[in-house]
Amino acid sequence: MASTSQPTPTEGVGEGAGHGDEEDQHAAEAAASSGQQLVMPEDGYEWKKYGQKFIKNIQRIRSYFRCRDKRCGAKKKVEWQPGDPSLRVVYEGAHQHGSPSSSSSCTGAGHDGAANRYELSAQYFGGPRTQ
DNA sequence: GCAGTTTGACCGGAA
DNA sequence: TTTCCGGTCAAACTG
Repeated sequence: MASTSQPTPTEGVGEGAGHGDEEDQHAAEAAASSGQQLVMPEDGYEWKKYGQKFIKNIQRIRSYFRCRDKRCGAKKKVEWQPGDPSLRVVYEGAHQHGSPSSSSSCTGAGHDGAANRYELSAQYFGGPRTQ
């Protein structure tokens, strides 16, 4: 299940994301652990990354994502620790629209939701962006 | 030429 | 009142 697009109920994403202030991505951790590569877990929605910061308070890197739908105020924060494949996803707000994956059918996710596939590890562990 | 992503700087709030 | 941290926006670069 490393690259599945099956949103686990634990994610609390979608309709239930309304109160998902803090959701642990155990699935992501497992996937990341097995893959050794940090890939943002898909939740059926398309996200746009608008920022990233190292939170010294928790000694972790936090990435900020917003739903690509302007009318949707859903936000997502992904935290991970350098050297540790464990990912923590925190959802804020609820989506005011249906999941795009449903409209695009199964194939829609298309590329397995390539739009949601952010290689977080590559951003820190020296991925393709090695300048 | 367009879309998306990444990095840095700035602003606001809390301690 | 000052300092620090968190969060967001804009500009630039790459694919």
